[in-house]
Amino acid sequence: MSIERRTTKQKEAIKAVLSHQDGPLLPDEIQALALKIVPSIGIATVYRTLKILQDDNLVCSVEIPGQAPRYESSDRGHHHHFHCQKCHSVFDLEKCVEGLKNLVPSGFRVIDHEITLHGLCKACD
Amino acid sequence: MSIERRTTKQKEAIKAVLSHQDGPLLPDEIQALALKIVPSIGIATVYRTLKILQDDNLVCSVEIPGQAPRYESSDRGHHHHFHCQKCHSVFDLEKCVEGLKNLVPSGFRVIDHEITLHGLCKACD
DNA sequence: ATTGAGACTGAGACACAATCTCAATATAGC
DNA sequence: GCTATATTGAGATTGTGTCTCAGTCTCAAT
Ligand SMILES: [Mn+2]
Ligand SMILES: [Mn+2]
Ligand SMILES: [Zn+2]
Ligand SMILES: [Zn+2]
Repeated sequence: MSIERRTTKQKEAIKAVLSHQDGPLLPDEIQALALKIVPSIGIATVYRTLKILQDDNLVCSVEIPGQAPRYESSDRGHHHHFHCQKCHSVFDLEKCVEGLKNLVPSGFRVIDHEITLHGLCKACD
Repeated sequence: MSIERRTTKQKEAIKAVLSHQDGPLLPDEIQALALKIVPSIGIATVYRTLKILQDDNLVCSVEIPGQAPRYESSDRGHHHHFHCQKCHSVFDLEKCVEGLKNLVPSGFRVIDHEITLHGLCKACD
């Protein structure tokens, strides 16, 4: 069984920050925005809370190779990301693709997947 | 124009290690295997050389979220990976999927992509 | 074969993200 | 309010990767 969870101003602030955002954020960006809601929040608390929210499936991490992980609210549902190689913006993608299970040999069970597209965004192309 | 490149025992050892392997390796695994070929090779040289080989398109990095980047020879060609959530092995996948370009809005140019599947491998399921 | 410019090396210092420690604090059930 | 304990924040610590720099190695020119 999991440990007892308590409601804290810090955790609520982080959830509020992420729910108002439309792109994934870095931990220090989350800390900076949360500080506008709560008087103080340490970076260790940000990392701890993000891990808890991930365990509770309230937050997802978005990892672009070569860059630090970013975090976004999981109420956006399943989606993927486009990374601009020039301006390094990260965009949400709407759809998903079919046939991913066909990539795998028999005997392997696919539970999750992630897709990241790289290229040039509308502004940079 | 790019910088002049020289042939060194260390770089050749790393290339040899990666070409004989059938899965992506961590930097310290690469160092350990390279030490069987050359009398000494520092970890800084491993990182430096991997970066050079990536720039020269001889090596690709494989990044599983939450884990340190691994490296593999790019002579395996374009492919993707399956990550077992139990034993954390990483398997090469043969095929790719169609229709990735349809995921992006018009005006965006897709240059590259990566796909990682997560689940249970044949041995763990 | 010798030379020399400069690419390369390895050890250790350094930088950074992320985790751990622990005393102080806040929460929730009573 | 009181208590048990989950949570916090500052600082120490870890882990991964980069930087520095004096010494070495490579290779084209001689
Ligand atoms: Mn997103
Ligand atoms: Mn591979
Ligand atoms: Zn862009
Ligand atoms: Zn497995």
